[in-house]
Amino acid sequence: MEKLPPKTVERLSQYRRVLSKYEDDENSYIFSHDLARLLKINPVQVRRDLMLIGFSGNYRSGYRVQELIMLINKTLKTPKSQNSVIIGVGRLGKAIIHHIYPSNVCPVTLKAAFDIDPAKINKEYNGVFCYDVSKIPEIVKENNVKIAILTISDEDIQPIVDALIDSGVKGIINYVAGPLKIPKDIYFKEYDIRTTLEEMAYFIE
Amino acid sequence: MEKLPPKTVERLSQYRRVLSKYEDDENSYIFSHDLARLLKINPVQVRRDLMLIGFSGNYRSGYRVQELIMLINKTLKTPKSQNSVIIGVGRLGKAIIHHIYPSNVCPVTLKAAFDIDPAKINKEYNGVFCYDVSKIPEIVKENNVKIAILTISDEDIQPIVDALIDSGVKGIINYVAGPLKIPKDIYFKEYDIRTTLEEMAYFIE
DNA sequence: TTATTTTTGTTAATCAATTAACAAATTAAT
DNA sequence: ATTAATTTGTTAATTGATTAACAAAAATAA
Ligand SMILES: NC(=O)c1ccc[n+]([C@@H]2O[C@H](COP(=O)([O-])OP(=O)(O)OC[C@H]3O[C@@H](n4cnc5c(N)ncnc54)[C@H](O)[C@@H]3O)[C@@H](O)[C@H]2O)c1
Ligand SMILES: NC(=O)c1ccc[n+]([C@@H]2O[C@H](COP(=O)([O-])OP(=O)(O)OC[C@H]3O[C@@H](n4cnc5c(N)ncnc54)[C@H](O)[C@@H]3O)[C@@H](O)[C@H]2O)c1
Repeated sequence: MEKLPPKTVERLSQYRRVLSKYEDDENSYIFSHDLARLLKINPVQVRRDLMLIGFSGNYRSGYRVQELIMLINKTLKTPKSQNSVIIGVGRLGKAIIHHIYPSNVCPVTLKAAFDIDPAKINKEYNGVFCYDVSKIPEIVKENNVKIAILTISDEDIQPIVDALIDSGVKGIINYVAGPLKIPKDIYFKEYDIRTTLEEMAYFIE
Repeated sequence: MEKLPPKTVERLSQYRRVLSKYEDDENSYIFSHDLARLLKINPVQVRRDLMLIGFSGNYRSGYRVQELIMLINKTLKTPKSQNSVIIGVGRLGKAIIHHIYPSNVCPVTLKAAFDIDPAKINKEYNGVFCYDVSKIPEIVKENNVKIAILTISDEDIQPIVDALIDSGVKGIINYVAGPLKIPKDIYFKEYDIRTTLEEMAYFIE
């Protein structure tokens, strides 16, 4: 089956997230322009995305919310999704663990955390157990983990990344600055709020 | 002066950041393909971006690092850049304060933090003073703050956003989930790691 | 000198993403 | 009925971003 455009996949995840709060009544409907407003995008974008996943609305009353969520679930292969781990249980790591966990709409399961600090190891954070970094190969293989999140303070992340990839990880979300060699077949995303700040400073005049 | 494409501005910020570590020797040069590798992009992209800001390299030895940094500084109006504030000094807020502060390459200054919790108020976090949220109008106006970062646990962010905008904020980076009305002239960016996780889960097979 | 290599600078081509335009369907109002 | 109003579904057009292609420059080697 043909893969959807990345931006469409991103928005599907967002549609589902905002709609899950709308799903009070099992018969509720939403118009493309209302869904668009929730994401601050154009209604045509919404209709086009839903067209791409083959979802049909009602000419007069819009899209059936429950059905749409179910089709997004199916399209994004939820709930049988991927397992993930996080490396670095500091301020940012803990924030992310707490942010992901309570969400009944994030289908990616956080299976384990890793740290190098004995004070953090063998403790549970919001239901996620923290292991010593040396346990990465064992735990990652055992749980068929495919996604890793990097939130360590040490800038020398290469050894950790190598261990993760050797153990089968295919996707990495990195918040740590510093040079890094990544094979081309790894899905890699990096975010730095400083880039966003500087971009904003440039455009707000 | 014509504004640069947003993606180019993002990359300029990233070029500067990675180059500032390269700037040992005041006469060091870098090739477009080396700079490209650092950002995991195409060398043509680099040359095109530098062309857009009118930077010229040397046909045989590449681009002069120090000069390039200086031109990016000028292009992004550094150091006379914008002031920012952060609302919510929890796990994520503290992580961001620490992440921005030590950086001598992030020209956006964090002027103040705000929280609702008396235990956080009137303390300093990495040199950033935390005020009660009620002080937003006063502090924001006083410091000519144009950018705000939202990292509170409360999902009812509308009153805070309204206060910020009323006080002159033009750009907002939001990490808090929940519906929000924002005027069209505000530069607004929202990130949620759950979207990235779900997108990754879809594409890694 | 003359070819060879390497790298920049720039235009053209391609690819991706968004938005415009409008027909088709449906309902409500006249 | 007929008309008007609203909303979906889809194609076409536009805009934006990336990559390909290649000439020009400079250094090196033959
Ligand atoms: N990209 C962004 O927007 C952004 C925002 C905030 C923070 N950050 C970055 O995220 C990272 C974490 O920030 P923080 O505030 O949570 O730091 P922190 O010091 O609170 O936590 C870091 C954690 O990583 C652990 N650690 C360090 N080296 C390790 C290693 N080699 N192996 C395993 N664990 C290791 C430490 O023991 C600690 O628990 C930093 O690199 C910071 O710069 C990025
Ligand atoms: N987008 C992402 O990728 C991402 C990642 C992690 C966390 N988050 C979100 O960031 C937010 C903060 O997470 P955290 O782990 O730092 O939470 P936290 O509970 O550690 O900290 C929240 C802070 O906000 C303060 N606060 C709450 N309501 C406030 C209000 N009305 N005005 C001022 N201050 C207020 C609290 O006193 C506390 O200090 C949460 O909404 C969380 O879901 C988003």
